[in-house]
Amino acid sequence: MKTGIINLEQEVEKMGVVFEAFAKTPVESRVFAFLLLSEPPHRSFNDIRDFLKASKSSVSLALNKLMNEGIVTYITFSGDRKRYFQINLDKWLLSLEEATKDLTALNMVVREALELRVDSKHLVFNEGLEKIIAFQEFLELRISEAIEEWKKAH
Amino acid sequence: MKTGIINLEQEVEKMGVVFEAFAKTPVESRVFAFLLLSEPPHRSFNDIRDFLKASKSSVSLALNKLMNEGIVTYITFSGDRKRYFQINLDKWLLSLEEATKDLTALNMVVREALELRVDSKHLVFNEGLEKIIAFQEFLELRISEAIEEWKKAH
DNA sequence: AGTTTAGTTCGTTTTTAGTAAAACTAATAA
DNA sequence: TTATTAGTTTTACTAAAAACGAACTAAACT
Repeated sequence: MKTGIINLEQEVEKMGVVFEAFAKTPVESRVFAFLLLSEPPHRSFNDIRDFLKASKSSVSLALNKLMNEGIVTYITFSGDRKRYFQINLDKWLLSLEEATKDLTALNMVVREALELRVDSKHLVFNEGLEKIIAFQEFLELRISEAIEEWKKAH
Repeated sequence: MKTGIINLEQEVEKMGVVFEAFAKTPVESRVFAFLLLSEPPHRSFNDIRDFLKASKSSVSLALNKLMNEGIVTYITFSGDRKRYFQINLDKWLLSLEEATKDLTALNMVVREALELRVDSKHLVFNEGLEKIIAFQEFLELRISEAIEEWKKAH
């Protein structure tokens, strides 16, 4: 049901859960969700704190982690010493690109396993590993091609 | 440095860390790494227990979780009542395919955020969100095309 | 029937991650 | 120069996850 009149708390809560799946803590997730939804999209430390009803330290830690990842920055306005935190959409997009590309860690492990198994008599197993490597390599290639294509078009 | 003579404990430990990033517990990760490297690639409950020096319950829980995910199964040999656990490479490949496809959850969130922001004055921000959605959609499409292509060829 | 083997289940302990509280710092304002 | 604001840092607490130990079960051997 769509109303136009929404409950921001509830919405932030709901979106937060999705971000938690991306290795973010509940507070980090809600900070990010809040910044995604709030009007204006930049908010002071205290806006965030008040909205989330979280401690200063939690908010500080969350913001710093998000800023470290690059997906949040802040802007300032002259004559106002507060920082206004906001999602850095360009960086977020970049980090999504990177994340998509990165099947590498897993693939390196499988490749290494195969190397260490050179003398194995269990050929079927080794062939299975080869197939997994091949799949991942194929996909990595196609994905980076797709990303290149997209970058050119934008 | 490559020696041919490797330290299996160390190697399992190292690979384990990579699997931990995929939402697996340390014991699960090491069980999986061990099965990936061991010769033969099927091992009894006690082989695993001895190698990992973990408790029966930990090993039991880890194996059951891995079996639930489908990426581990067991085989039996007649006249031997032990089960021999091994990585199910076909299922693992399938689950990798599925995992790769799934950018959906995140994209739905961003799409929803944009919907809720229809009346925002911050057009630049909203355009940024649109761009992120477009990118993810584009990528999702290319990835599932690639997976189809690969499936046909295998 | 009794014992051993191969695991499972259940209750407890240990570890770690997340959050909070409170003291601290640096900058501005009064 | 003192007070206030805007955050940071350090330490402590809490809850949840992970691992353990021991008692238990089911099957198979004796």
